[in-house]
Amino acid sequence: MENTKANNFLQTIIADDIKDGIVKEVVTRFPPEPNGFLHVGHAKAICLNFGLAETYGGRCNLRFDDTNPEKESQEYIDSIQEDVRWLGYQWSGDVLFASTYFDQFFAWAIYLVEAGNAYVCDLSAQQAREYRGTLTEVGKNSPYRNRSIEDNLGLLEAMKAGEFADGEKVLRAKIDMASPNMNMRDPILYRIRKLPHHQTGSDWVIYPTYDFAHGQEDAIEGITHSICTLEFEDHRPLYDWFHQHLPIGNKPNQYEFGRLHLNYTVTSKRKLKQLVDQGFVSGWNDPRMPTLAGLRRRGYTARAIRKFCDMIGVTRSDGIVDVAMLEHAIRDDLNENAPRAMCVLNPLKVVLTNYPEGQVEELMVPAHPNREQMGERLVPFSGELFIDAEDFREQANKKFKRLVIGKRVRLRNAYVIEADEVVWDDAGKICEVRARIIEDTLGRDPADGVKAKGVIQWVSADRGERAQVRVYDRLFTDEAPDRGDKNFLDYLNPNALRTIEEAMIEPSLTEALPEQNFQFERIGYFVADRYDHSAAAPVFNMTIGLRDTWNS
RNA sequence: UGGGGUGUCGCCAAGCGGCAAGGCACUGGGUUUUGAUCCCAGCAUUCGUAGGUUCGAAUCCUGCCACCCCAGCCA
Repeated sequence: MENTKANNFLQTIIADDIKDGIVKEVVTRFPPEPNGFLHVGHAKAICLNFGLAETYGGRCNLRFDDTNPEKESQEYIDSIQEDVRWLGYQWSGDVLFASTYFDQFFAWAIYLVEAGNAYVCDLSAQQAREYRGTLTEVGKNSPYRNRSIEDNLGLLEAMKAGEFADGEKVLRAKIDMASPNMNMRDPILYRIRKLPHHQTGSDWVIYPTYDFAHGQEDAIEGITHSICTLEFEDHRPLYDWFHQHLPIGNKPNQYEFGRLHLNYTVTSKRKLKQLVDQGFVSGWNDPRMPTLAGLRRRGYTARAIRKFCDMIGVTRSDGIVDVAMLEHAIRDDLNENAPRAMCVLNPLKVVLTNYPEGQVEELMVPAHPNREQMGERLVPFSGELFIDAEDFREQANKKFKRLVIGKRVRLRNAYVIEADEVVWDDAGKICEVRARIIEDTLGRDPADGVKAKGVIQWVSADRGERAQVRVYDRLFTDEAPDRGDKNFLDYLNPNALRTIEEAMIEPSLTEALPEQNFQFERIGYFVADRYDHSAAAPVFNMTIGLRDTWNS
């Protein structure tokens, strides 16, 4: 795996810890909650955590932070593992689950109660909010704050035994209701949730909160550097508080970095789920989605996504990355690695009047213009072919470097032709162009010195194949669809998907395997759909268009 | 308004007291059977702002301003 990027502040911290002998082996973790599919923002965290472990010869765990059964499911557990592997990472040992530690967490809860550091509180959610105070006013102590240790112990066991209803009681840490840090105002450790859990079934009716679980999970696993996003910075004092007040040997340290924001994109599991649930996209893996499953189906390679993460860096400032950077990463990768092929999206028939009827030439052409080692392919040439309707005009100015009546154009990898006349159908629409081949222009310029203006792609009408091509555009029309009080759904791009049923592809493309990437020359990069493509019914998804500096 | 953060080119980002890397985007020019790629050139006398310290500051100090996060029994 490539670790090209220069140092970020976390590498500096880790390098120092190693140098100072504070850690012998770096252990990180990627801790998703299984309540949605992974998106490009998670890719940043994955590359960071796994990358750091890799760079310093340590290891990285994949741990599901499954402390809230309400929104979690097996579907997400499966997809997350698949996506992490697809990105190219292997976690240390088995997949881990926070729920595996529930017994230990409970024992620690009892420890805190016995030490007088936690209590059972009967305040309702509403009352608790009132007692908590506000950003500028201190909170008030709960009337239940000074229950005896014996009472608390009995109540906690009763909570665990299911003797109370959801919301009736919680376990809280006894810290400081006047703390300017809201997280320290007697945070909740356990809440009652009479719900089956995907891992522990009906074993528990009380579940630990994120705060009471995360740092302890890290400690149990021997995590040395617990890396999370900026919004958890205020939780760090609490993260440390548990380590100080619990009989824990290993004390991990939490570090925060800026979450990835991409323009023209939403990266919030809640919003992505909404797009799926309300049918705005076909699923979590819809090629328009910024999910890893969606990007994959769109034709993004894992290598390009890793490169992208490398390019954007890791800092504590939170900016908005231009989606053009992501697009550059995939273009760069595919330009290098995708074999070329020809496809006509909007077929217009061209009849070559001086080409021997019925003749077919099998042209051997390179798979890549600058990489001989990628081999060659056979492309049949015949007297009737299709070019893109946009590549022909009856007349045009000099800027138009394609086919024009009376002018010449190079057919990519084949002959130069000159257009003679247009044939219209009954509706007055151009249905055919009649043209002539310029003799002896295979691999050389016309002998008369009149060069072709440009180059266009084509497909043999007899030997080409039909294909469905899905052309994608960004999902949102607004650069920041969810900023401020805007409703992101108001900015959905109605043209984010355009399905072309009758595109024509060169025959070699029927051999494409699902997920194989190509460059359709002069158009863009495409991938054979992971699920819907077959030789009998080819389906290609546009990954990204070629860079286009031509303005007309 | 209390607490915690962040402010270096349109965007991302190096820099950690010695005279502003790099990438993306953009703009010129060259090569080209992809208006692609590739190549070459240009692109912050200035580092949120106002002062101070210093021979010297983006880097140290002070004030101010802007933006982000926190009042879930979500993570």
